Amino acid sequence: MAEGLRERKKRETRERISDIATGLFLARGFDNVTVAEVARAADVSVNTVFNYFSTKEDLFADRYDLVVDLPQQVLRERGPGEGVVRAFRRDYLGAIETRDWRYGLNAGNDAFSRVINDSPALTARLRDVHLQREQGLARALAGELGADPGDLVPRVAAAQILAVTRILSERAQAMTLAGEPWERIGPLLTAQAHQAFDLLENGLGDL
Amino acid sequence: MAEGLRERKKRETRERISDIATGLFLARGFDNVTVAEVARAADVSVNTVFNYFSTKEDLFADRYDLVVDLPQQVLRERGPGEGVVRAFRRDYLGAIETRDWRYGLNAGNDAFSRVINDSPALTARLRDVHLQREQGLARALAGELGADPGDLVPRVAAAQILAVTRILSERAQAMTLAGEPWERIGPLLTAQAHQAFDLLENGLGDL
DNA sequence: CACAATTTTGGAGTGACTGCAAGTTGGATA
DNA sequence: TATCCAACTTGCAGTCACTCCAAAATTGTG
Repeated sequence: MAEGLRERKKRETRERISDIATGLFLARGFDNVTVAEVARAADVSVNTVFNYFSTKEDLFADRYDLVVDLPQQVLRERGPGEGVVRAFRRDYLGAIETRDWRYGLNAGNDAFSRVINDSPALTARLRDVHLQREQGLARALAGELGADPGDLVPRVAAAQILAVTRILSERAQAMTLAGEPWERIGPLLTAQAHQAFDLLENGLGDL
Repeated sequence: MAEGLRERKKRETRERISDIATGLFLARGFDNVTVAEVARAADVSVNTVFNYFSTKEDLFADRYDLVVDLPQQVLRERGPGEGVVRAFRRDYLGAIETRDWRYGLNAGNDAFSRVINDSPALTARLRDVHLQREQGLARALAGELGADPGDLVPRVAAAQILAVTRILSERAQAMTLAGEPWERIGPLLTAQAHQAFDLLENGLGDL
């Protein structure tokens, strides 16, 4: 049997809680919704909520593992002979075209980002996710390059690559919040992405 | 008059609370000390503690503004004609020699780092400080380079420079926690610092 | 059907933090 | 010096995230 009744119910309950919580947060803001309210809306006890999610933030972060793994995917799926930085440049440019949500944040203006932005707890969480991303990418890079354990090249490279994507997304979000329409943001972001990745490839030597 | 009785008392109270709190945290760990205990030990009410410090973490972070400003100092005080990355390399190598505490953390093994390390709240705080550092350095760099507002070169450069120092300090701490004596860490860290700063200067182009 | 394992629940804490109203104290003014 | 205002401190009551525990309720098994 693939999944007994017990397991199915657990999964359903978990999803119901997470969905309802996310809905409430989107509607009214993370800090304006109590766990008790989520529990009531999901028709379970507060204790049950904490049985499934160990913190309130986890209620909103249910798919962050995907985000954490993203850079490793880019690395893994790059073309044969394609350089690492090249791959990230290509992927990021593609993400701009498709307004992909996975890079740090989506277009910036939507409800999701707003919820995160005005909750200190959630932004802290986001920084945490970013660190995990760095460390994950560093491990993957180390494997890819056959580096010694203890070699800090992969670690530094991971940090610098993700610093670029992080800052680009930060910019995109700032522009969106400033009211710029996406038609203006897109091209500008593309130009800045090229600039940033150039910097990444060539180094800061001549500063 | 430079400072009335009122102001002096305020300053004294603030310092007393902070000192006593830090002492308690060092002795027993951040999470094992309640604000109520700090208040009692400092002979004030809990409310007074929160009058001076808006969160419990602030009780332990009383001089983080220094840490935030550090990179800007390095930038400001670099020699005439000295490149930006050069200056940071020099400063960091010097910091290794003197086991300077300002770079992220001190040698790693002391009570301070341990307190931070086993408190999630404090490590989150530290990440926050690092972000502020980045943003501060980015501003300073933008001024120094006469960059347009909106130019992302200073922002990226700041992130990459501080990524290097952050990772080096992270390494130092990891080695210390692994029981390595400083005599072994120092030289290794110096070598790794050169490697990392070389990477920073020359870019990741050939990855 | 009964028994065991797992989940759910209620209830009673703890601890950070807030808001308010009532003291208390320092300093300026009459 | 007496007085009064503003700032500071305190106690109290409350909110909310989160924990621990023991008593139901539910589900899978023999």
